[in-house]
Amino acid sequence: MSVVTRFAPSPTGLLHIGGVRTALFSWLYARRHGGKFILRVEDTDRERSTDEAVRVIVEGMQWLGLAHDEGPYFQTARFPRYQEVIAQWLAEGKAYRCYCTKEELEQLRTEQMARKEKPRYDGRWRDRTDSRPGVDPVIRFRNPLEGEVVVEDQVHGRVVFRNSELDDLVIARGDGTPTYNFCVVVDDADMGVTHVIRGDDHLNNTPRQMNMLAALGAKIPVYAHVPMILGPDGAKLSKRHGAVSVLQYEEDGYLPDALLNYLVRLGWSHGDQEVFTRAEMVAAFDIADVNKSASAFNPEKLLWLNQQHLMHSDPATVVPYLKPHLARVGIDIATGPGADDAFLARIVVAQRERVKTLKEMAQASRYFFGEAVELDAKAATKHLSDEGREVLTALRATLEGVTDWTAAPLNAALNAFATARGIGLGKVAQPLRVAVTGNTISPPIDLTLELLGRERSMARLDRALQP
RNA sequence: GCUCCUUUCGUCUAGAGGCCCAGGACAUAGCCCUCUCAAGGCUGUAACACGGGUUCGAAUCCCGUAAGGAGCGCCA
Repeated sequence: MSVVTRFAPSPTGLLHIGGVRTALFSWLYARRHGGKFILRVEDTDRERSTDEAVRVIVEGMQWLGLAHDEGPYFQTARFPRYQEVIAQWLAEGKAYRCYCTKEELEQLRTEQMARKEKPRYDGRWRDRTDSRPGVDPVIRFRNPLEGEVVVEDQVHGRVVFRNSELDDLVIARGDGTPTYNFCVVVDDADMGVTHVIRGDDHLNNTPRQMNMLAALGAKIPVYAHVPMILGPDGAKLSKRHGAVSVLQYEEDGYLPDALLNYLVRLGWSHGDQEVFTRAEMVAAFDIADVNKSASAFNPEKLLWLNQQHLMHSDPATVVPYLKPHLARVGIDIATGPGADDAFLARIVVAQRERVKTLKEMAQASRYFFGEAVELDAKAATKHLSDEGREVLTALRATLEGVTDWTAAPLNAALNAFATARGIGLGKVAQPLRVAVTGNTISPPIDLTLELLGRERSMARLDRALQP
């Protein structure tokens, strides 16, 4: 059997990491088994669905590199198909019209709650054939009254529900539009979905869906309900923490592979391995190894992983992700000593050990671009004092004599200079660093000089030495 | 309230009856390295929710309890 998985977000809120993780699991499972991954947008709630949310889903998935093999399908485009099934079920008696008013149902619920019962529809129109003028009926699915539905869940194991706990759910509203649980069933059946991987908040919906799938004569897919992601405080994921648009992570300077790596390790592990490339994830992932309990989102670990990916990736692959961040901090690449991708790749290598995000990398790389540099007042006071200036003045002559402006010779010259003067390298490197970068932090001074180039380095040194 | 789900260091997890007075990772503390910041190395602090069983032996099996979560919509 060929595997077909799907990611079916609803565009009523912006796609966030919770959704991304279920998408990732579905994608991983399909890739791992050489199957098909479908993207389906569940937009039956026209009131709350927004174009913005659809955009985030499509762009987000694209940024993440979770490519779908089919779709995106939109449920609103499939209404005729849903109507067809409803008409058929009505004819076959698998569904029926219910003329209850909302007030009536509200009253029923209130009474049941008062009796400490689980509120549910009591089936009062289940066997009626008359109608009630003035009320647009809803269509309800005729759920079996007896027996059990057994979900053989890949992560939770065997979960049993009694049909007596289930009521006849609404599959079409008074205005004729179909509802979520019903659309899911028709879609999963029509699209040949073999593995349904979704959040475990849907576990309770599963028996109803299985009953409808049976009514449709469709094969029951394999279910895997993965635990939810909690906020760092252990509470439900909120806007304040993590429940932001997945595109926010791009803006914050994360690499898609790092975010995916972080997310896959939430509720899943493979021995002691923490860092996974995309290929490693695909090779090692199995839905059956996913944990059952919810896990808290930990921003620090995401940050750490992002740096791990920055450090272990081929720098050339990082450059395209860095560029937008350079632009965002106002850097014009053309004003650097090298305006090509190769130069940017060298910056990536030089900076990646000292930053955790691409955003930080861009901010920390300002001095590699533009001609002059602005000296940080505090740094200048400390390192460009009389003593520092005296050292730099002498050093200037030494640097003039360096013919091969690359890290190794520069390093040798700097060390020889310090040794000759009987001072530590720190007394030389720090004033020089402040002079050429404007501040006290940069990659090793020899590499910094090399990347800046001879001309730019000397010009900045001279400028710093001016009274 | 009813139904369903969950419970190992602060956090993510390893652990499928003896290998565990519980291992790894993030975070945190200290040390080392060092031209800055980092990265890296070493060391430390820190957990089996609780109570009963079963067993020679339980984090692992069983039963309760507690706590957290989800669902119970003409939302998805």
